[in-house]
Amino acid sequence: MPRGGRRRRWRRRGYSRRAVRFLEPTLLLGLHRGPAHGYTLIEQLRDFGLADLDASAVYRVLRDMEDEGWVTSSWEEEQTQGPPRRVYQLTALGDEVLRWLTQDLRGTRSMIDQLLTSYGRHMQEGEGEYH
Amino acid sequence: MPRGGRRRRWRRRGYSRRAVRFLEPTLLLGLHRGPAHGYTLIEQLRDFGLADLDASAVYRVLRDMEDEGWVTSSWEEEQTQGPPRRVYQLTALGDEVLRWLTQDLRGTRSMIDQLLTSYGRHMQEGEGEYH
DNA sequence: TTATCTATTGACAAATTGCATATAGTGTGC
DNA sequence: GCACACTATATGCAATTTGTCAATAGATAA
Repeated sequence: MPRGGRRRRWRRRGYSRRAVRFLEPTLLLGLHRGPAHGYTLIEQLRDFGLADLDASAVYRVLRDMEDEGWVTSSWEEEQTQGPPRRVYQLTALGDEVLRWLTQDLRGTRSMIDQLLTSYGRHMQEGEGEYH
Repeated sequence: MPRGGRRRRWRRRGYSRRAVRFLEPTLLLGLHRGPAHGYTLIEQLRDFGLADLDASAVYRVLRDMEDEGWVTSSWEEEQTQGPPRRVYQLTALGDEVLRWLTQDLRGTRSMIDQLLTSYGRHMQEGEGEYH
């Protein structure tokens, strides 16, 4: 059997993988400012460069975070211009998680810094096969 | 059926998700310095904080990158202290991809910066539910 | 009543990941 | 000559995660 039959790799779908990874910290940060409902949070995501991601993905993360106890939710009593909205609120645990996630982000950033520095230095030195 | 039956969320397994995400740029950067075989690359990963990840994950990514044409590989002719080793080498396409990936990393970093800044500012101002 | 905007949820295929295990050459001590 | 450790790479598969689409549904305007 020739090597030709290897599995094909993901032809990157839709939006950047980056987006999803930052969903949790970004949403928690949004809720850190006070209770909010999903639809509003989704709009706020744009400010953080997280546009174009499917709304259902966001709602899913919100429900998941509720399962984890990071947020609580309840149906909004007052009527608005649409169907009832679910209002999310950060819990004390969620606040702790947010703090932890920001620490993790710092770690991620320093890893990126190291990579970029190493790449830049190597480019300057003019070593390697390609430049 | 009460709401209790919602799917349970991943109890984070083994090593950090972060590690895997940086595998491609890190490996390409390693190969940017010259041809190398998987085993050596795995050891180099430690320098970038990517320790403790399963070797098979690394080999899999290497094969996948070969499928994409980012690297080529061949069996090393000279005998060493072990079974034959596969030597990977960066292609011109791979070099381009590396450049693109570093750009992407810059984008990721600035997103992180924005998040951390926003969080820090909010903490200082003392607004929100939790501090 | 149809269309449109607001809001949330569900279902499913496809992709990715973690882990365990297979294979195999080389050197060491016994 | 063989049990063992170390070097080196590959494979299989279940569980998890992701992307996409469609379903549901209230309000409002034309």
